[in-house]
Formats: sequence, C-alpha cells, structure tokens
Amino acid sequence: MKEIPVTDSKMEQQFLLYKQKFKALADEKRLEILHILCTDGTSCVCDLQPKIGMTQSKLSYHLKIMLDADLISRTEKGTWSYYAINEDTINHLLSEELCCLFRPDGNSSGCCC
Amino acid sequence: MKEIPVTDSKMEQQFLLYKQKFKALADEKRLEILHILCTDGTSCVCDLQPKIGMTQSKLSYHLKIMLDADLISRTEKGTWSYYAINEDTINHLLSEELCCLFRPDGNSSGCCC
DNA sequence: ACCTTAAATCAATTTTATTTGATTAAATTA
DNA sequence: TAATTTAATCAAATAAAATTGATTTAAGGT
Repeated sequence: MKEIPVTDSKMEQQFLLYKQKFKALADEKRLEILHILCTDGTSCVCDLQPKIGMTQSKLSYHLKIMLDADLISRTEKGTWSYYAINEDTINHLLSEELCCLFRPDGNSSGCCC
Repeated sequence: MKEIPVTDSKMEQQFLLYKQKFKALADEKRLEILHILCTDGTSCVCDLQPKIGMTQSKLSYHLKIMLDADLISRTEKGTWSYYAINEDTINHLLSEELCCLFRPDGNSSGCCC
C-alpha cells in the first residue's frame, strides 16, 4: 500500500515539534539530568558531570539534544556553560503532576506532591 | 571516566517508565494516531489504516509500542481489535494545553483552546 | 608564551528502532 | 469445509541514535 499523507501540513509541523521534544525526553539519563537541573537549579557542565556520572562528551551530546528541543537553555560565562530548565517549554508540555520530577515550581506556591 | 549510578533505584524505576512513555510519543506517526483516536474515539485497525495511510504491519507495530507504554488500550471483538486513548495515562502525563491534540476532554467541560 | 581547564565537536563503531514483505492464527462468510 | 477477512508476529534489511576516544577551540592562570 502506498502511504498517503492525510493530516494538514500545519498540524504536521506541530507534530514534528512535539516529536522532537518527546524524543529529547525519551532517555533515562536525560530525564535524570532534567531532574537534577530542576532540583539544583542552573548548573555548569562540570557540576553535572560527577552528579550524573557521565563522560564529558556524552554529557555534552545529551545536553545538546535537550537544548535543541528547547527543554533547557544555555548561558556561557568564560569557559563555563551554564544550563537551566526552560520552565516555559516544560510547563506547557508536561502535566502538573510531573512538577516534582521535571517541572520547577515557578510560582513557589507549593508542589503537587 | 567510570560511570557511577547516582540516583536511587526507586527513582530510576520511575525514570524508566517515563522514558517508555515519552519514547512512545516520540514519533510523528504515533502522535497522528493518538490525535485520530482522540478525535474519533475508539477505532479498529481497519478504520485507522486508511486514515493514517500506513501498511497494516507498520500500523500494528506502532500501536503495540503505544499499547506497551499504556498510552492506549485494546479491546478484541471477534477478528477486530479496537484501540482507544488511555485517558488516565495521557492526562497524568501531558499538560492541559495538549488536550486539543492528544488529551480527550474527559469531563466535557470544554477544552483549553 | 606556555600550560591547564572547560566544554563542544568529530569520525568510527556499536546499539537500537523502523520498515518491509511474508507468514500465521483466529474469526467470519459463502 | 473452503475461501476470505482482520490483525498480530517474524526475520531480514535499512535507518537512526548513542557511545567512544580523540581532537579542537577558547579562556584563564603561571
């Protein structure tokens, strides 16, 4: 059977963006990194490395995937790179229930759990 | 550098479950299937096939991935298999904003958009 | 200028996921 | 019972993602 596209291209575009974000979330190490960023706040790679127990190049690779998906942000300061959760993206994507794990509590009005 | 696990195993377990769910969401065709199920409600494979424009074995493959991740459910009736969104899982996982795309409006009190 | 540190990138390999076409199994119809 | 329909599964091929170790770039410090 030939594959015929059925959905309109505007929606296709949306699906592609969501796909990228979900793909970036689809790895236990990346979820762990997100959780650490959520708990510890903005962190540099050298701080994350011992916490996550990962080689530098591997960590960079995984951070880039989340950066490209806009789940996290990067700020460079001298030789250091600081990464932080991108609250907007995460909060618009995930349920409130996931706040303890991956959603920082933006308004500090208490977490769901 | 040796990789040393840092997070406790209970949390690791949680991460693995989330990973599976996000992985199941990390594909545009699967997102499209979810959207169709969300819009049309319970559907059998033969109904989905022309809508999604996909060969039967491919569709079965993708449905299985979402079934295993508990995003959808299956009910067999004779030779037919009916699939439906698993509201519980989806609503606990995704933001309300995604209701138009993937979250069925459980309480029919109106969608966010 | 030289050495060190931080972190990104690269190329090669390994692992994992997806696609394809065929086969199977069970239910239904003629 | 024989033929058909529905849908799952299988094995082989292809494609995509992750890992590894090395290299590169830029910033600091001596």
